[in-house]
Amino acid sequence: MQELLTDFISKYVSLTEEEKNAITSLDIFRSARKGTILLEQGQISNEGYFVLKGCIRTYYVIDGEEKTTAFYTEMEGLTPHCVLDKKPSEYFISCVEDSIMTVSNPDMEVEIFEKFPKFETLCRILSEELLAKQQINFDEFKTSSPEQRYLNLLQKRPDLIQRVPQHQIASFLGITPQSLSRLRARVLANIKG
Amino acid sequence: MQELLTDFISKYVSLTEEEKNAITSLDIFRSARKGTILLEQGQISNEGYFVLKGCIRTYYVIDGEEKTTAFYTEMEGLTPHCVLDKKPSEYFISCVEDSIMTVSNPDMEVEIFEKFPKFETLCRILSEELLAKQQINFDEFKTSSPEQRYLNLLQKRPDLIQRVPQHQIASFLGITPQSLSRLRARVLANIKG
DNA sequence: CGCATTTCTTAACTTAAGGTAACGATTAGT
DNA sequence: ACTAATCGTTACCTTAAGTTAAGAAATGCG
Repeated sequence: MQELLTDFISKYVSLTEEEKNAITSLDIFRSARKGTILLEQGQISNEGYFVLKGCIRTYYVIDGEEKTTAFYTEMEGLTPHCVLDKKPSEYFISCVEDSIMTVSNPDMEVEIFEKFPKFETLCRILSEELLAKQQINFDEFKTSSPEQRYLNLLQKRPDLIQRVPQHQIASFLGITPQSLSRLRARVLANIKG
Repeated sequence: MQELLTDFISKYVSLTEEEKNAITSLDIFRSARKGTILLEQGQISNEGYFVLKGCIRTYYVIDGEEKTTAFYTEMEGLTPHCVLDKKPSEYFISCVEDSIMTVSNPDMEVEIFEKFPKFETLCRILSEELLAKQQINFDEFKTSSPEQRYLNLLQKRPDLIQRVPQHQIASFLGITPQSLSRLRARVLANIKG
């Protein structure tokens, strides 16, 4: 499992054996079963997650309804907003599947960054890249219809549609489950007809 | 103008006189008139921008129509995606108003980060915060209707609605200018009635 | 100042999404 | 294996957004 992580990191910065050991000695690996809630709305936490295997999601509960807004799968990570602003979380985080992830916190990071500045560079680069990608994602969302967004997701993340319940995909696409169901039927009919 | 920048930075990390001088000696300030195009679709650039005064926007041209997806005003910055992936830009960047900004590039950053690691920490923190904020923004977008999004914008960025043409606000809200116009009339009628 | 362009509004029509509800299908738990 | 809960589909009606088009208002420029 550690290897997955060090391999991923090696794509961005080269690691000495010492640095690899520093990582694996941190004891940051955690596994959690499908359905496990990692963070609750209203809760303050300082844990950041990086998914090695499996899938986690963030969701809000609005008028008693779950609204899933993001999925994180292999080699994707998130630092919940509440970790940064130290206020109660607006959203939940839970496991869509049995998952293995790393868990970090700001204190740990400071400590590591002091010993190995390289890791801070890594984190900066990852955040900057993610920010730019995220912006493009958002742009695409704004400039397309629900149907286009669904077709787009089919292309870019076909795995998600397989591994995640459809009503969670629906709110991820910004629509209701019923609309997604209809939309899918429409798309299918158009292909056939 | 330099003071605006150093004051902003000082909110995140404390700066020595030497560091302040390092910044101001970089000669990174640029001003541009309303309508100036800073980056064109298809162009490769390595400039990042940080707005000190004024407003810039990113937009796509889709089927001959401009789709504005983001605005950056005082103390907001962006690194275009093309800077990071070195591929032609998907979007344009232009000035909504006469603007003053700093212009940076990756080489400069590396140089500065080596001399003053503090600045790398600053950039990391800013990116991480921005990423989390951006995600919440996106979440709100997905979980609300166009009307809610408009009302939300009125609350959070009342200045934007004043300083930016309405058809640009419309695509920023993910709708057509006609829809925004109708929606506004509806909202107004509801307040009165 | 007046003409051209851009921007905003309005309206009529079309299309699709939201809301509600009912009913299978699938899944999970005992 | 059976029951309960969750999940997906379908249908009906309502509401609002997209489309197209026209014209009014504001802005920019010579």
